[in-house]
Amino acid sequence: MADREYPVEQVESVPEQMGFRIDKLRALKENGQDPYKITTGRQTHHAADIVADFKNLEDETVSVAGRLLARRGMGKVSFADLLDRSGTIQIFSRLNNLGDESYASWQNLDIGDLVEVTGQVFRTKTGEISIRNSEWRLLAKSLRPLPEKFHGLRDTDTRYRKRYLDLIVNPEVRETFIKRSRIISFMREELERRQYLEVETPLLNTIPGGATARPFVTHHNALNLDLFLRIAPELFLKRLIVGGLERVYEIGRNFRNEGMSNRHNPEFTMLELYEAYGDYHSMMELSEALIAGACMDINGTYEIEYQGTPISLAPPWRRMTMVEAVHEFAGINFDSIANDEEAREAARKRGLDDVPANMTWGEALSKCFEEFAEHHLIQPTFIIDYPIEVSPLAKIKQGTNGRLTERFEIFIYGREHGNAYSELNDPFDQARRFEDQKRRREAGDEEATLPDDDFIEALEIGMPPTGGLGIGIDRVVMLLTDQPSIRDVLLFPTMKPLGSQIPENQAFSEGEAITYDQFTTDSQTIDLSKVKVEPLFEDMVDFETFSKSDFRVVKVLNCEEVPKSKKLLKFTLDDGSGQERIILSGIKEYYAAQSLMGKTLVAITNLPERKMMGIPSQGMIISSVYEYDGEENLNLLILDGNIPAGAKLY
RNA sequence: GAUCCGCUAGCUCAGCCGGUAGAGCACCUGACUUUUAAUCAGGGGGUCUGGGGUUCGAUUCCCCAGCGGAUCACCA
Repeated sequence: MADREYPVEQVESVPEQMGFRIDKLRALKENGQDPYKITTGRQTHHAADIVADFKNLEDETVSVAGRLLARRGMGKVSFADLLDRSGTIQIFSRLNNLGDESYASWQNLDIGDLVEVTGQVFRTKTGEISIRNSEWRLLAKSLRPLPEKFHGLRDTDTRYRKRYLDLIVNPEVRETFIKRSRIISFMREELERRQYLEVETPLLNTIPGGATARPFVTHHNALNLDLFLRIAPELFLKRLIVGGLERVYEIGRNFRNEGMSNRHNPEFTMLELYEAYGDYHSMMELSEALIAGACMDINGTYEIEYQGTPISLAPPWRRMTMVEAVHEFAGINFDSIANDEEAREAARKRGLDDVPANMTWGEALSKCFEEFAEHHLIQPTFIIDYPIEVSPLAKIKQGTNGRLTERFEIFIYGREHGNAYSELNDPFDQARRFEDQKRRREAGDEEATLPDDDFIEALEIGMPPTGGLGIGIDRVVMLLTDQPSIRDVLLFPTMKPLGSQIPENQAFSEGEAITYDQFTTDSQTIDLSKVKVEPLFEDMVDFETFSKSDFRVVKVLNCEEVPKSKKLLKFTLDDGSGQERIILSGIKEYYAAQSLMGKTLVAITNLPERKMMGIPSQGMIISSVYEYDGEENLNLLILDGNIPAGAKLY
């Protein structure tokens, strides 16, 4: 990597504060004290442990390592707060203890620097447990100022995009993610206790199934095959039940190509589990054990507050049929409604706007529930017995004339947190329901699932009666950590790229999502009969002339479009010399700038400098060119990434 | 996708009726040997998100765009 003057390109925007820090770093390096050469840090204790165990640690010598967060100078003594993974501890430094030189360099540190400090544990005059600095080392320099210490980092956009800053300056954020990890661990432990087997099923699906949602599409080059990111692991996990594993679960990411909100991220984490010989009743008990148990584990109580609303997660939770819920909150008794027409009439009378003429009893019930009941369900409630129309994978509940299924959803704070069924294991019925989905898809419903014949075949082998449960982990974490948005419980929520980072090849407009992968695959399957190459040159070049051409392997450090130019891409290259090399190349119609980042290419480096669009170009990048079906085709020579920059070509 | 709101120094925010910008923290210089958002004195730092328009003059008014947030719709 080139020895750049400044570590980042936007240095112009913060010349002052970064400049001071870079100067300090340079002085250290010149003094033979390059902090980046240090390979370890000594941590005998962590900040929080020292505070917690002060009785035993008083006057003991400890070593801590972490980031300086605040400094309070008093002249010949100073105080600093050091942050490690456990929290902060105060460092007390005194000229008398450190000596002139060491104290002066300590005073020269900046907020954000990473240091190791060794000293005795003691309590200051004002009572704060501290470490008396007797020896210290700078472990890494921080070149950029941290966000403000008192208000922290508030701007949500920056918090999500630069989570490392958020984690440094907003301690409660670290707390939330530690709790998130703990919640997931707890659920694993609980399922382990119940002899569940953790399994992993494919994220790349040929048929996206198990839920109704629009999938993401991607492409496999070697197989020349479109694949979908999974929308749910359900159909795979049930195959494992058929296979006799009896109790399986998977905690993993699902991908749904739908809207985003404070409760929806395109990729989200689900716990999905299946228990042979169980049903939705056993799933209710398990739901309580998992969610209330996790709450007790991290909060030490079942009584929590979510966004100011008290919620009691103490089991057992209320169980209520959907019919009962609609009766209670909407005043309509669907039990006494005999047919679809009456159901539509009742819904209309109650004030439901969108009542299509073909709406069924079940659809009307479900709609009334969503409209009038759902938001009342603040305390944890199992809503059970869903209409068959909205439950394509659940068993029919006996004694309901085939209108209801054995299904429940968990509602807390008016939001759905989980979904469970007595799983449908009748292959004939399942095949019929797939057919139904197919019809809906042909009618334009993009969310309708594709028929999965192999899954039907698995059911034909025989699946035991099974209870299945899905829990939205992100929502549970939101609830248990009192976070208002799903983005607050995802370390790196999906964000739109900022303007300058949007790759050109993202032609993902409606309907025609051509991925870059497809683009390159297409160019691999060329019809050789349509290829025409230029005749070989007849004129010879003598070896001496040829050997003066300096062909070098270069790495693409950056590649961007030249503004206002139709053809030019601007490459910033590492040619192994330590100096960056700028080369402009007219290949924009063949390659997207973003797709070439990091690639290993060939360039001729000893051509006279030439200005293009006012930018001097220092050489040429080598491509192969041929005619294909009357059109010129071009491929960059892209080499194995293991060839180092600067390697000479003979 | 729709509606509303926001974007000003590294960070958190002021900036009125249009007259080329302020505070606190952070940073730099100095003082200070037990501070707690240390204190005190002095100093530097801005493409007011971008592009148009109105105007003698736009951070301010208007339009368009970008990004973010909230609400709605869909979903978990």
